[in-house]
Amino acid sequence: MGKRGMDLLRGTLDLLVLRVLRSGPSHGYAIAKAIHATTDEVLNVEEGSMYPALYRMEKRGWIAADWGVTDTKRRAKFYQLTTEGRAQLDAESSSWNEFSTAVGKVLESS
Amino acid sequence: MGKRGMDLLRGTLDLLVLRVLRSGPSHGYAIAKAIHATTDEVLNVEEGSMYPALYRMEKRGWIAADWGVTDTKRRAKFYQLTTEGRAQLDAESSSWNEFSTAVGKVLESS
DNA sequence: CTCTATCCTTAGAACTTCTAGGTATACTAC
DNA sequence: GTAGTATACCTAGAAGTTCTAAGGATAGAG
Repeated sequence: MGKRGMDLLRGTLDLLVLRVLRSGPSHGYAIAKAIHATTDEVLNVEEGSMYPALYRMEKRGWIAADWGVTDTKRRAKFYQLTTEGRAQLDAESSSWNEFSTAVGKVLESS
Repeated sequence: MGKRGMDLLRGTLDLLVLRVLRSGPSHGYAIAKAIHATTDEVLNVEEGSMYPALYRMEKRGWIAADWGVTDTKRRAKFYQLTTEGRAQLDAESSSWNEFSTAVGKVLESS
């Protein structure tokens, strides 16, 4: 559990990351931990998924990076939402709501 | 709308198809129409996605096919759930519920 | 000083969905 | 009768995301 069914993550990872960053700047490793903790260990984003995702989103202008130091004195790349990222987050939130509602309708159809 | 954000479909198409088939045998074209109608036009499964998906699931033993004739007197391949398909449907339903709940927790986190 | 946890990077595989073309037939409207 | 539309299936290839699996480096605990 927590491992399987993760194909569902496809198309939702960006939304999750953007949403975590809405609460303030953070770095890849911490974002993954946050998602894991917030979902009670249900979602587990691998590093090999997280970092490429961050690069994609930075390239697209949704997030911006700055090297910094963590609480534990380690070097880390902190990302923060851009204005475009905020808009993207809103758009993806709406899409998710619409989508999950739609799936729900099929699952509950007679 | 209905066109964009469809990346979300990834990993959910099988579940939707299996669920439609739980209501009785049907063929690709009709399954796509059913999903479209049930979701109030939100989800639109392309034929290029539907047919390969049906082959995959048949190959995996989740559904079984029989050629038949539709109400409108057209030749069509009717699929029905197998015992394994029913189990798969149950498993994917659970995964979906767990997953969508998890995403919801992230979206509603402070 | 060894071990674990933190933190980043990247190449390649795997997989699903979409695009975009094609075939064929029934029915409706003109 | 014939043009157009909706039905129904098929498939090759492109596109895109996530995972696997490797590697490197440092802080702190024991």
